Amino acid sequence: MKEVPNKCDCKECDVREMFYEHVEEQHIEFVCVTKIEKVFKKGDVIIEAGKPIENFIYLKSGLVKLYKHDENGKGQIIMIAKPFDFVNLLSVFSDTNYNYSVTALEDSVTCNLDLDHIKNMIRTNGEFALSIMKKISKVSDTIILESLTVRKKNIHGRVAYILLFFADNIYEDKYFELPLNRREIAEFIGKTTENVIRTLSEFRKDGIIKIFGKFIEIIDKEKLQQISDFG
Amino acid sequence: MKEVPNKCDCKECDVREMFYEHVEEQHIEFVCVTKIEKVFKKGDVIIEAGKPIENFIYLKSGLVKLYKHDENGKGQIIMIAKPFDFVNLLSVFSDTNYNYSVTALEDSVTCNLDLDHIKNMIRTNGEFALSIMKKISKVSDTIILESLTVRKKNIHGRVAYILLFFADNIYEDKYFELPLNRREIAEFIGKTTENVIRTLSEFRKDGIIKIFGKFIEIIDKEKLQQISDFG
DNA sequence: GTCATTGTATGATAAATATCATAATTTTAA
DNA sequence: TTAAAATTATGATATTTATCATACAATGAC
Repeated sequence: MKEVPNKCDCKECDVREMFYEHVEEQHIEFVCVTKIEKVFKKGDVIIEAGKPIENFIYLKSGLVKLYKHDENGKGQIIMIAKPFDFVNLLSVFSDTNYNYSVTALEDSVTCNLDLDHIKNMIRTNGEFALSIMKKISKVSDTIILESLTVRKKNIHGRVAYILLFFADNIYEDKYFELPLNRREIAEFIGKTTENVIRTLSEFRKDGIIKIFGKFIEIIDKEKLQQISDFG
Repeated sequence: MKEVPNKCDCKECDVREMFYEHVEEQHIEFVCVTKIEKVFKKGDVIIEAGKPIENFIYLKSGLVKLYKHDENGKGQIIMIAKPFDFVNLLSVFSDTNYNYSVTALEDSVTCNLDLDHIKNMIRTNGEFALSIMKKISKVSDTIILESLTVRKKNIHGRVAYILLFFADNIYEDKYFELPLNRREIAEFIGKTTENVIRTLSEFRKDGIIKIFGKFIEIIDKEKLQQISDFG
């Protein structure tokens, strides 16, 4: 990870649209000056569980995973965050230390804002408070409701779901490179690595997808959708 | 359900402590006057999925379940809310309609505040905004992290977990009446009704619990905790 | 009270998934 | 470049869980 010289280009930053609408110029200026951009290589740890929460972090580019490790070292992926998602959504206003970790799945850039300053902005600017609440509420909701959706599915349904998630939500392409290895997919959907691999092989044998190592091409998207919906 | 004459006793209400600390007297007065208390009998529907979100609701007394019904009519319980929990936490600031339902598990009283007014309070009072955010953030966190905890467990672990949840979190007693029937327990932990029943029977045969219909007595709590932790 | 319905209970069996074993392939590190 | 480690892959088997069947108890409607 390395810090990038502050270019103070907040006005062009996409995140601005999301919640800076209601913030006065002088505050944006301050955020702009105090913000820190950090560049991470694929595989770098962005947040380590247990560390104190001191920043408000959003993802400017790249892709990251939020996950927990249990005592036995087995991981569980909570969500995948893409650009302009908040990376430290959970706990940021309700806890002092992280209870999950974040790692870069692709080369990523985060924008780190001082949490105390954000809190002050919330205190002094109600519209800002409301819009940030809306955003946070939305992401938590999504995590909760999608975990219920996935919970109902068998392994075929879950693997199909995850493939469509990457194709539709992340890459918007039928052909993409999986940012997770098979073990991580298993940690995401709550099944074993072997069965994830087996299921992918079956999809391949059935002509639903093509597999080139980490690259996936979805051949029969309709079928995959059916498996996801009814599996 | 019936509405209760407004007694304007907000000053004594426990919820006040939680987040009214920062609200000026005149606002509390207004909330007090405009709030509506509703009384529900066990089994009454408090919130129906699909209906518009118009109130900010918290539970004054009783016990409720938040749940979703899928297309096939199968239910999934998201969480159990106890007094002074927000009942419509999810989505309240990020959506216009409920995407889950709420039903009373015991006779319950809710306090309903006008959502627009709450939003105005957030706009005009930053401290209030921050404390309500903290509360909301906390509950979402808990749901997400506990669902990960449960996901790891086998059926023995999950049933043990749920029994301890009621004993420790809800009733604070080794002897309690289950507020859920066996099917609902299954919907909570994501397993089938038969296997929940079977597991309870096994716990009974092993002398870990006693079962008197809906009443449960935990005999060997240490053992139950072990099963929950390692199962 | 009686009957229908729902809930609890248990067994037998089927299906899904995990575990264990092994090997080929790919990636990483020396 | 080569050896070691990790990842992908597949088969065999064990375990877990779901499904189906049946019975009895409890509850509610009439």
